[in-house]
Amino acid sequence: MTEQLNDPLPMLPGYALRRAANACAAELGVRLATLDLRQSEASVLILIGANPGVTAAALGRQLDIQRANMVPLLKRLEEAELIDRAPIDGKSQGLALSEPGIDRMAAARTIIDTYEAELLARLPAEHRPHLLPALAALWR
Amino acid sequence: MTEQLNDPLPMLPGYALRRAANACAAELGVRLATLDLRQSEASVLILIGANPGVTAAALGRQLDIQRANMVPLLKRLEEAELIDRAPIDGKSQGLALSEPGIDRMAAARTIIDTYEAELLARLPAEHRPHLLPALAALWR
DNA sequence: TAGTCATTGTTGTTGCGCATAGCAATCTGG
DNA sequence: CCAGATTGCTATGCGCAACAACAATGACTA
Repeated sequence: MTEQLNDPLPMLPGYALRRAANACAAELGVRLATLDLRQSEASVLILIGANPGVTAAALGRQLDIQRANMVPLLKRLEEAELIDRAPIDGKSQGLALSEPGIDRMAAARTIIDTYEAELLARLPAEHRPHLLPALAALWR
Repeated sequence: MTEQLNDPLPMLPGYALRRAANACAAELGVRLATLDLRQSEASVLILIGANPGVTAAALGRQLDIQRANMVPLLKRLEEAELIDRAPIDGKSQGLALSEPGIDRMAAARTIIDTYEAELLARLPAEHRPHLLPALAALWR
């Protein structure tokens, strides 16, 4: 009854990459939604936490997010009282986590680390050590 | 001068997956744009080519694309004269590649296969055989 | 020091991909 | 024969990202 399609697509690494990324993003997305965070916001939170005083432009460069697109992202984080902005000079502003921001960031890290562990657990052991270096090689 | 950020993110497989997928999608995207095709359209074209007479709903199930979102996609392919629709019963319609559609699909496959080869070439040899199975394991 | 050039934060707009809800027509199985 | 599933479709919204443009400011050099 259920149609059996001839599908050459899963043989293609690029396609498999897209599908895997989508599946993981969706899964992680619902978990982070618990904290009212999107993945992009969680990344930014973590990066700010590890680099207090960063500038928005530097963040964008690191994450490959356009300066323009950082604006609403940071605005949302600021309105949620998770980050503080402090002018560095008349042009730049340094970003830092507020106290609730630190807590939220830690909670996000816990969720993410848990998820990463589950991800690796789903992987046959012989492939496990190859995933991260392989992905890193593709990305740069 | 160029700021050196402390970035824990690339250690995370999930993050690396997202970045790698984005990078690959962007790169493949510009190449397929040569044929005036998006990746989703190329996938659909390939799948229709491998399964003449498929139904739109079946395509959507295979590719995890919502029925609703297949509509504009197929409409675009039809307006480009790449596919033909033939009513199966009063409800379903079978999809098939037109002659220009076959050519376009073949051209897309060439581009994709070339790209996949380059992708694998970018990979250190010891990781190469692990990528596809690892991604497949993550995705399902 | 003055003037050019780059950077920063911002606005506005656009496009793609994906999700959901709803609908009319049609098919299917008990 | 009829209830329930299926199909194609409309409409709408969200998240993410790209591009162009801009004023204010900083940095470098001539």
